[in-house]
Amino acid sequence: MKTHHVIIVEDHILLSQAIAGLVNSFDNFEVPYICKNGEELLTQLKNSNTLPEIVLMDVNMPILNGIETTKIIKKEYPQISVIALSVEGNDETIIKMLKAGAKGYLLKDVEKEVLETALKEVLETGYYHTKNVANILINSLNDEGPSENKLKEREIEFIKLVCSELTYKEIAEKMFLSPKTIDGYRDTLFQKLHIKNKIGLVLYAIKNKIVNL
Amino acid sequence: MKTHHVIIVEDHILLSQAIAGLVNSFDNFEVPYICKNGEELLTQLKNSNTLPEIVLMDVNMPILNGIETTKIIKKEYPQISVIALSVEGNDETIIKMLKAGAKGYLLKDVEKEVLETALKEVLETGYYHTKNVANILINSLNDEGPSENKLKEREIEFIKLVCSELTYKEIAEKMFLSPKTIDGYRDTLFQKLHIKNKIGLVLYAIKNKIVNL
DNA sequence: TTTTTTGTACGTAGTTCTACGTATATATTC
DNA sequence: GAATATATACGTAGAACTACGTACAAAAAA
Repeated sequence: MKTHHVIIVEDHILLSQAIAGLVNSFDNFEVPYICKNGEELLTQLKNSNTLPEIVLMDVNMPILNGIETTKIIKKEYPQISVIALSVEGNDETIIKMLKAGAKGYLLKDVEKEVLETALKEVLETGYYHTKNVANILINSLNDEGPSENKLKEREIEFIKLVCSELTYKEIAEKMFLSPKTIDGYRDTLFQKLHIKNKIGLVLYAIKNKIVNL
Repeated sequence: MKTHHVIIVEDHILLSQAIAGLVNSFDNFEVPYICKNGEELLTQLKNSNTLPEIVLMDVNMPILNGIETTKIIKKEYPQISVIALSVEGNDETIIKMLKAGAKGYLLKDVEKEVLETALKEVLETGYYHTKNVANILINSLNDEGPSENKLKEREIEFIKLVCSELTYKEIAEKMFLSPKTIDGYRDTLFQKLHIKNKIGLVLYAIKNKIVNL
């Protein structure tokens, strides 16, 4: 039987190495290399002759996170199946990830046997979802769809600075902008994110891992 | 050479299994079993005839966290060496963990070789610390001594409310206090925690897990 | 018992934040 | 080429936040 290649994308090296060991121990699976973030993965894919069948992708990473990376993979390498791997069962995150094109979503507290099953299932049927994920999806249908809040580069830069004890005036200086422009950024974000004040901005940033504490 | 037993305490099963695989792959190390939290570990230790030499302990766990568990281990089973394993390099956490009696502190983004070295070193010399951790310790000494910043009940209640989009006036209402009293709480905390504004308070609360996001 | 700490509260002044309307040059899209 | 979006910026007014000094009763500590 053919050996299938699985690439692991995860920022904590020890974990990625450990998971790689696990995958290597499965029959007919092999981890040719490991990546620390989405950017690294894309670079590797570009420079490789052979593509992996599966990418095991952590959702929360610096530089290029799982969601964005998965979107790119889906577009550029549709033949690769992405399986999300995450600690959080946050509904919105799962939905975003699946929307981005992930073929499966595993929580980090599953048994290794589930990981093996997931890998096989994704190869055979094209997808793998635990009952849990299925339920979450169904529940979410009753809510409203997740608002597609794509933040712009400059907004992200701004929001990061908000998550410090700087005043807007100081942020303006750091970004080489007029304080009035900063007011604009703030107002736009308040509207976009349905929040009322600076604190809301900080909470949003932390919840969405825009800043690392 | 004797085989050394290492127990892994980590709430995410996949990770603990993966790390177990890693440890088993090292020469002369073996993982007899895995625990999902501190409580489980203590139960297991109580019911075992042989004790492990080393416990690899995640810091953030439900039920009984790494710090508390380590304290208990130190007291009840001083012959066992605890090595902390954590994603966060938060200074205060590291110090708490070492104070609790951990013989080493590893970040989850180290290479597996470092893990192996750490295990061996702890057996041989009784401790293992990366340069990083040593530096953090030294820095913390320069700060102030035992800044036992114990927050009072009411302050914690207040700080939690700050981590929402409420104004101080609204917080005062929720706490059945005058806004002026709230001003006092705020001023006291700013001084105590060496911060300048509301944002600082939110960041402190999140870093120190006073609020859950 | 005296002293200190804690929890509560007020006043004032200055700074920072927020809302909202407007404007203009440059890019992008249709 | 025209319409639209983006990044930049100004003005004004009011709300919210911050600093600092003060006060007093109850509780805790010395």
